[in-house]
Parts: sequence; C-alpha cells; structure tokens
Amino acid sequence: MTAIAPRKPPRQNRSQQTVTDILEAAAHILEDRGLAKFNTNAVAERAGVSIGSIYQYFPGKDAVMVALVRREALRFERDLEVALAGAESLPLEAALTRLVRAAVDHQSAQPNLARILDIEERRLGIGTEVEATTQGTAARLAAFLDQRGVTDPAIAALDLANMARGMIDGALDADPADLTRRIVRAALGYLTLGSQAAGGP
Amino acid sequence: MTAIAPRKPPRQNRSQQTVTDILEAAAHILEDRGLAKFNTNAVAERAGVSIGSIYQYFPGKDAVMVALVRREALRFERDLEVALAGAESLPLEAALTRLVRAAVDHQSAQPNLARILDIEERRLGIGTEVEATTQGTAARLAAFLDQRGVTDPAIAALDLANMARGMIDGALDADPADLTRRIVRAALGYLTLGSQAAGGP
DNA sequence: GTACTATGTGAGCAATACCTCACATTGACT
DNA sequence: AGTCAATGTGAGGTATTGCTCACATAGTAC
Repeated sequence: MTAIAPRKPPRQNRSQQTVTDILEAAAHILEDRGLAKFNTNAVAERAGVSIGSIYQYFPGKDAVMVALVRREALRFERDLEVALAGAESLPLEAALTRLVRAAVDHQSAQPNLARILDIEERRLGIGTEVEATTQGTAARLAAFLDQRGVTDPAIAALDLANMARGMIDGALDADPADLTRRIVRAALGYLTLGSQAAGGP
Repeated sequence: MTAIAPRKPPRQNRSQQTVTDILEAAAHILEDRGLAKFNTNAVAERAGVSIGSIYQYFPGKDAVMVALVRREALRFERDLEVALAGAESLPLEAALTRLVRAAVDHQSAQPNLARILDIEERRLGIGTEVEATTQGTAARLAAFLDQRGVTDPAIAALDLANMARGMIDGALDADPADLTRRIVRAALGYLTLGSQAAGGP
C-alpha cells in the first residue's frame, strides 16, 4: 500500500536515548536547582548533548517541560493503578490509605520536581495537550469513587486530589510523620460526612 | 533628646503614594498577565512612574514581590480576624465555615494573584523575612484550634491551611459551587475523626 | 532670587536567555 | 571506498531583563 515507503525502519534507538537523556537532565535540574536555573544551556550540558540536539527533538523549551509533565503524569497514574490493584474488596479507609500512600510516595521521591510540575502544568495547560494526560489520572480516581457509591465522583476526585496535593506540598518538609494518616482522615471526612453534620451544642 | 534630629518631619506623602502605586501595579500585572510578564519595565509603566523610582523604594525586583506577599498576608490575616470575631460561642462546624468562607473569598477576589503569591512565598521564603508575616496567620489559626481542644494545634493549622489552599486553587475555575461546604466537610473529618475510624465491614 | 534637599526620570549597560544555522560526524548500504 | 541521510555540534544572532547613574524637576526656607 504505502506508495512512498521508507526503505527501512530508521533506527530510533540513538535518538530515543537522547530524548531520555534530555528529560532526565531536565528533571534533575528542576529538582536540584529550581525553575530559575532551568534553561536550555544547563539542560544540554547536564544531558551531555549540544543545544542543537534539544531543538532537534523539541520545538522549544516549553515542549521539554510539557514532555516532562506528561511523563511524570503517566508514571503517577501507573503507581495509582498498582495501588488500586486488588483493592476493590478492601474497606474504604484501607483503600484510601493505599491511594494516599501512593501519592505521598510519589511526591516524596522528588518533591521540588513535583511541585514545579504542578505549577507549570497549570501555566502550560491553558490550551495545550497536557490536560488530556492529567485527566487520565482524575478519571481513574473518579471511577474508584464511583464504585464506592460516591455521589459526585468527578468533583470528588478533583477535590481529593487537590486536597492531598496541597497537604503534601505544604507538609513534606515540615511534618512528614503520619502525613498519610492525616490526609486519609480528611478524605474520609469529605466522603462520609453528610451535608449538615455535627450541629449539636 | 534626639541629638541629631531631622529638622522637620520629611513629607512622606508623595513617596508613600508612589510605593502604593507600585504595589498596586504589580498586583494587577500578576493577576491579569501572569508571572512571566511581571518585569520592572511593565510595573513602572503600569504604575505611572519611571523605572528609577522603583529602585528608590525597593532594593530589587524581588523586594517588590516580598512587599506584595506581606501586604496580602496581612490583609488575609485581618479577614480571618474579622471572621473569627465573636465566633467563640459557635459550634465547630459553624466556626469552621466562617473561616473557610473567608479563605475562599480571599482567593476568589484575585485567584491568579493569590496562586502566584503562594508560589513566590515559598521561593522567597528560604531565608528571608517573609516567613514571619505568614506565620502570624498560622498562629492565629492554631490558637483557634487550641481553644477547641485540638490535640496538635500547630500541625493541624498547617494541614488545614494547606488543605483549603489546595482545594480552592484547584476548584476555583472548575467547580466553585458549594466549595466552602466541601472544604468544611474535609476539615471536620480531619479534626473529629479518630485515628482509626470506620474499620467495620 | 538663591541654595539646598528630596524626589523623579529614562537612556543605556551588562548579563542572560532562547533559538538558528552552517557545518561536522556517524553509520548503513553498495 | 564512496554515497547519502540521519544525527549531532556550538558559536553567535536577536531579544529581553534587571538595574545604574548622570541628570532634571519640584518644593521649602531664607
């Protein structure tokens, strides 16, 4: 069928490796030195490639950021999937604990990177392709909540994710002890407490 | 007493007004055009002053940011104080609702500004004077929680603040309806649920 | 008017950033 | 060895930014 077929599958091994190197370098720079030091020259040097190579695989600096956001989002989604594997029969609190622990672990591994990616995701997300990837995670969480009979799974998924993110970001370098349990407590309250609870004097 | 007294009180009216203009311009630029467009030239133009004037009252660009963070933190603290005035006799949920509503209102007024200031506060807070101002708000919240007999008021104050901030930031431009009630539910769960609740099958 | 200080101005410097492009290198295939 | 396309290089163009400093203006006291 292909009238103009490439004569052979062009070896993508090298280039794929270069792309990986660039993303790895970008991640390390963001984690270790912050967003301000994240520039094309630094990334190229850390990756062991020239600046030109970056622009061979990415249309611009922001595209590297987008790729990083997507990669990390996919990894996190995979972690969530693992945490939820076989958790259908667990009681709500136990299942929530597995979810929250996955989130805490993910953010703990590279806290600065995770924070920066959250911020950049918002900045780049206005009208780009980033949202699609991130919404996969939200959809997975919403499905879990739906199984549990939560009234408004989509909104609840968003709220719980934002809640956990906020608490983790703020507490990681302050009071990390028992953080998972604290978050689970709040999540349980959000999910189980009725609209007007605890009114008595 | 004053051996070397200034011969008269130097009129601070003009300069005070210039400082206010600069801060107001900075706030508007951050809210309307984002952190990337926040540069000295833009601030000076928006404020109707020259670039030199900025450097007459601030040692650098970051100092403008710090001043903005402090101003907004003070305003928020004042809002919290108002919300808590006469709330001692209210039941926990009602008092929490007043607190959360104050936070939601504050972030809703200038959501982008609030988000950016949160981020910049963290970036600038490493070793500067910003922390002192922000910790005032946390201390006020901790005192409220202490009155209610909360076990670990300092940590709880931090957790609740981070929780609310995360949920508000994420939901403001998605599902603002009932946001206050949703946050209160999570906060109530955090505060009232025992360490190991809801275990039964 | 004169002197003096406080306040305001903005052209331009130094630094840095993103990105281009003409060129070098590599490696598969003949 | 020779050819060709894919891949890699990095000096430098262009643009922007934070900031300085020599100067102008305004207001007060005499």
